[in-house]
Amino acid sequence: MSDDTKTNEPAEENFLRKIVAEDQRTGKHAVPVTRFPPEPNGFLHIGHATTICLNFGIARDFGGRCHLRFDDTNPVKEEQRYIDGIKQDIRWLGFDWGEHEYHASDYFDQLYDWAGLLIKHGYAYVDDQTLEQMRATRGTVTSPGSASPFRDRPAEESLDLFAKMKAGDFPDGAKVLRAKIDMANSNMLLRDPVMYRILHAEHPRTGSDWCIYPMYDFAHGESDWIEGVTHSLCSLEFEAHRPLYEWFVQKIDELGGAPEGRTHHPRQIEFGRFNLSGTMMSKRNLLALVQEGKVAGWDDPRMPTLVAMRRRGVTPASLRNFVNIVGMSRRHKTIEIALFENCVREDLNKVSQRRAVVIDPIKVVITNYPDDQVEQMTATNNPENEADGTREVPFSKELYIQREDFMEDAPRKFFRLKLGGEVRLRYGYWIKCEEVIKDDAGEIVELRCTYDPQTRGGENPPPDEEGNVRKVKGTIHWVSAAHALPIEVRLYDRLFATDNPEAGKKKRDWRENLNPESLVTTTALAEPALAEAQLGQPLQFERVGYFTLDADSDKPAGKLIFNRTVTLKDSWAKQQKK
RNA sequence: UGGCCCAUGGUGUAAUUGGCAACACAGCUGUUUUUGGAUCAGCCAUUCCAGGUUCAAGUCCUGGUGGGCCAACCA
Repeated sequence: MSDDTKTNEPAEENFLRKIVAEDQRTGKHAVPVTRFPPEPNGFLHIGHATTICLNFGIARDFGGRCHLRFDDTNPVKEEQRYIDGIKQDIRWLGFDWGEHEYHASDYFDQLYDWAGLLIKHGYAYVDDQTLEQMRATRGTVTSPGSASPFRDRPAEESLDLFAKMKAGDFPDGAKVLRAKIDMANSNMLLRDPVMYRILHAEHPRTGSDWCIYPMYDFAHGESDWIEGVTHSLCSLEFEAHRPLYEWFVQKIDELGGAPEGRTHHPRQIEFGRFNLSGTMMSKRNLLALVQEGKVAGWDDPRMPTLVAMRRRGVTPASLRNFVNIVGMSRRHKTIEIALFENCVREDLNKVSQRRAVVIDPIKVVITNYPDDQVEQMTATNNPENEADGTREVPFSKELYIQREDFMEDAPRKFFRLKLGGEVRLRYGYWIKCEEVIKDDAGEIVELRCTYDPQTRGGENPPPDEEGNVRKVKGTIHWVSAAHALPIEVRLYDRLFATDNPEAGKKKRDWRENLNPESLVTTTALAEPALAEAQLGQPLQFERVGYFTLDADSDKPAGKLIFNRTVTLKDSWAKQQKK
């Protein structure tokens, strides 16, 4: 198994790490502090893995620390199960926040005090306008907004109203607290943004203590500041929020409200997120997939969520390697799914034990093999790692091979079994197909073959009298019919048939782009050793793909289910397409 | 009819800060192989366009073009 706790792979340089390194060199921040700030309103996906590796990676490599902070300022969307899931995913990825678990809700009292400070000094006011009125007076990107009639309300009055908002005197939506900045600013976010809204909702942590909740913009920078975060890394869509982030910190600082011992303001720096070709990343749409039953749940192996990938058999090491290779920039990007698959294969190839599994079997009878004989053949567990040793595989007169490994009329380039042709059974014997038996429908039901006793283990036979060595082009896998273990295999493919399912005209719904063959469930026949498969153990079904045991399995009852993590590269299939 | 950001192969990221465009994936050749896997080797770019500065520009300047973000009491 790959060492999933080892997270010290060399990290690629990127512009963010350069900034951190420079701040450390100049002594501005000898100990960098970063944070991963998820909102607990869904499960983490592969995009979050980038942010996690980035923030925790910086803390690890620069002798700093990384906080886990739940951005829980909107109780109507957030749930405890998401909090638990997120923590599990981060640990699985191989990172540890130690003591540093925080919640924006830990700071509700401090935030409330700061809001009062801003009101007192004329930097915030309670607005009685409705949502519609506020929208109408905000202006547009090309025209300035106009002031609220409540904008110049005396500070004392706002203070009093704000206290009443907190006390629960008003229903949802009746009033908001707004920052008094600039209704004509070209940045719409600076046109007196809302700081607090009334929400009579149960919060997963603070229960019903509060009925007013701070908005993201008034909570995030302040939380960073309280925690002593030095580099607040976020994605590009928050770029326009940066002036606001800085405005709040600056004003509170000017008013003497700085947290104890803070000599620097946290710095927000943005980076570009990525999309994976053939998948969707927006939480909203992922939630829709789950709610509409398009997938079995957040952990359906076709989902780009971390829970799903874990279940599918993707290793944390391959995920870390992937985000490292993808890198960081200030651009929106679409990564080819092939790069991700390559990273998965690269790790799995090193760590997966090999097993023989026949999907879509066809029976092979070896006519010259003794009826009741069973031989134990020795198979290598992992040619990439000798320490994984070998195992015994039973061989007998009746076997199964994959239907696609036989062709009656084979083209010249077909190296597998054909009528009159010879092939190597991996770790078995060389066999030659003498006869094809079909049913009334013309379907092949059995192949009658002979074997060469001199090829035991799949070895080359000795040279003939003239010194010529017989050769065989192909090697195929097999299972002994009498010993075969029936299993279920779930063959997963990309969820969407198009590269960018969310793209194009708005009318074009991503639902139309779902790949109807994203899940094919079938039965297969496996070698006996597969009965010992463990949950979380990566396996390679030789010549087929990488698989792992699914949690739906019931081993005592003999019910074994395997998920295909990713196929093997198949240059034969590629050549056939041409 | 605004402000801000971005532009290097099919994809993504680099380029000693003005000095021979590098790495990975994909693709294509070939080598090797008891997995048509893996391995190994080779091929694959006038840096969006037009000007300018300079001995020298992916990098600096000017002007275009293309893309993205911003008008939730979401984050």
